[in-house]
Amino acid sequence: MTTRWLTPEEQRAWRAYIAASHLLEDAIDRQLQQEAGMPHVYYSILANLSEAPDRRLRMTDLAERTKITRSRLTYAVTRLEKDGAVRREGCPSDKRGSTAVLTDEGMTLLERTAPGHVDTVRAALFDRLTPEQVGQLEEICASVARGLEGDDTQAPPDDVPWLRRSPGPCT
Amino acid sequence: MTTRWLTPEEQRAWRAYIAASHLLEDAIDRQLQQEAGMPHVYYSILANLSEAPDRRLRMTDLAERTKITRSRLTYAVTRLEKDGAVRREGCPSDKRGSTAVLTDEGMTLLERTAPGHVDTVRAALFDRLTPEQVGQLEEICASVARGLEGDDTQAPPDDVPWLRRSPGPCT
DNA sequence: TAAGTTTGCTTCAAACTTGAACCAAGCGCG
DNA sequence: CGCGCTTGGTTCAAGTTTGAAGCAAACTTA
Repeated sequence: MTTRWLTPEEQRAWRAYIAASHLLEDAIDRQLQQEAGMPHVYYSILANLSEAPDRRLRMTDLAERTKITRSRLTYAVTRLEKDGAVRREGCPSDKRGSTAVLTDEGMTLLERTAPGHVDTVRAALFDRLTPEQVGQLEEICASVARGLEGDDTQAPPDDVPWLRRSPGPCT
Repeated sequence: MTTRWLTPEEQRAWRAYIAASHLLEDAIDRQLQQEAGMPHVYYSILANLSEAPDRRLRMTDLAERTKITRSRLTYAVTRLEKDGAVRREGCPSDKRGSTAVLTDEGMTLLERTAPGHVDTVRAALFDRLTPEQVGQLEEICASVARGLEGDDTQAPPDDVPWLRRSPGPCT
């Protein structure tokens, strides 16, 4: 089968996407590096931990939520541990396992820096979109993510209690 | 002013976006690393050169188009030069300047690997979206990019002759 | 025309990411 | 049990990215 090239519309969308995602990640990384002294991924790790029950998560679980590789996570957690934002604990039930725990210090850091981060995300993204566009973006991204995640068919969990409370440093 | 947190809709959109963009970049990077032996950014550099008149672009210009920093580009071009895909040429009119030129070898590499790349982009993204969604995605991303680019007000150039011909390794 | 500034690009060290290799610890089963 | 296989995590070397600093050519202006 000969290649189905991108249509002009698709090309425009693709180029726009590449540009936007680079610019957005750069802006967010810069801002967080300034205010929190860490790149966006690291911040996300803390944010994910802060939402987990008991502020703790197994490494693999955390890697899946943040969509990063386990080895990347190992490195990141080691760094965050040095910073005092995270602590590692062994898993009693499975001695291979290791659990990352958000420390109080980490939580404080998160609370201190969340407002600035949200402001940045707002300024760069949401304040520029109509409510319909926000919905469209979610649809599109969810669809793509579903396609790229291992199992294309599993529905997302729609009742995660500790995710229900709305405001928080959850970005 | 107290922080305007993200609304639940915005949070969902943001999470979906983070997930999708990570997964997408990873998938594309993996595929291109396999087939072309280089990450996506490097491929984009080649693709951008291939579309430029005479297949050559000043470093700064190239950096702007690909949305990466100049130092990142310097590193990348050095590597691509070692691979033989790109050649550097001094700029006669401005002796500080340096121009990256896509070699025939680079062009061949691009032509050989473009189909696989497009397939990946299609499978991961466009084949999962309706035509309306493609349009929405473009709108959204263009809006975000406009906001993050230096000048918020300048219209995008809508007649770039060497961009008009549609199919090609332009991703 | 000689400072002083800006622009174009590179360099450097430190931080980060990648993927493959590795090491236990759990698991399945003859 | 005890042998293989899988799973959870880490490690290592090689590659990449970052941001600040550096360098030289071009511009500006007194």
